[in-house]
Amino acid sequence: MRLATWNVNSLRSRIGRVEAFLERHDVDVLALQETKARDDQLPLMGLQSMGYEVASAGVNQWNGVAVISRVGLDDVEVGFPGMPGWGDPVAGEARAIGVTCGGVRVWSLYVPNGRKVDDPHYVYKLDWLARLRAAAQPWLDGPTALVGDWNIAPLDEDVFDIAAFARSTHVTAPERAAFQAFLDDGYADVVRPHSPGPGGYTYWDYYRQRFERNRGMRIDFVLGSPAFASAVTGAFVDRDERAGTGASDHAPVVVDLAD
DNA sequence: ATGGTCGGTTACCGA
Repeated sequence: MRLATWNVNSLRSRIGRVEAFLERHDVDVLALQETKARDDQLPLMGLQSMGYEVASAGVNQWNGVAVISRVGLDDVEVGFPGMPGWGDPVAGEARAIGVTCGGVRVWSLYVPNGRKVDDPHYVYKLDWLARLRAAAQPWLDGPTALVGDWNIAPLDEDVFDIAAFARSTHVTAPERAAFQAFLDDGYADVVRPHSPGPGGYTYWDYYRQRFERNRGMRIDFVLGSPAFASAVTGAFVDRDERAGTGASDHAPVVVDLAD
């Protein structure tokens, strides 16, 4: 099974690229973040004609998530227990959706950005991660993948210029500790070993030709439970998808699993 | 410290 995750930065504006990506890489399951579409705005026709089912959680123009699958799409759950606003999606948050595809529990996650370290959104981000960690501990027993845009660069080498991020979110000690906690619990970053260093960047800002100069960041991750991680046979970042006009500012991350 | 470029409930905000 081939699983991918991608912060698509608007599904409607990039549906052609999504369909081409699925076909180009023969992807079975694709988790999306920043769909920027409500559930009733999804461009489904082409995906369905390609044999995919879609589950989405989108209540506003910002933080929608979705999963596209052609190997089954069951047990759809919007948000995780304890998530801020859980059970009240109209409150404006739709950052997590869990589905079961091909025997794997996949969570598409869009971790809050945090904005600035002195912004209430930064506290909210840390709280959100703590609540996700608590919810995710029982999931370690099965084949589980926590995938998406974590908005954290865990290592200095995950940022093109760590000095430029001295007072920025994404690299602070509390954020990195929150990410590390998932690893300590038993989740594994299944992509880094296959694409180390700057070759594993997943995000490049739109301005200043950051992509052309590979001034990017590694902030999109696939964290696997032991059962998931042991089945991984390979992984890569589809950098080509970030090139050219009309690209998302994030590249897709692809993981292959043994049957 | 600022600005640059995107997308969308667009003449601003969030990323």
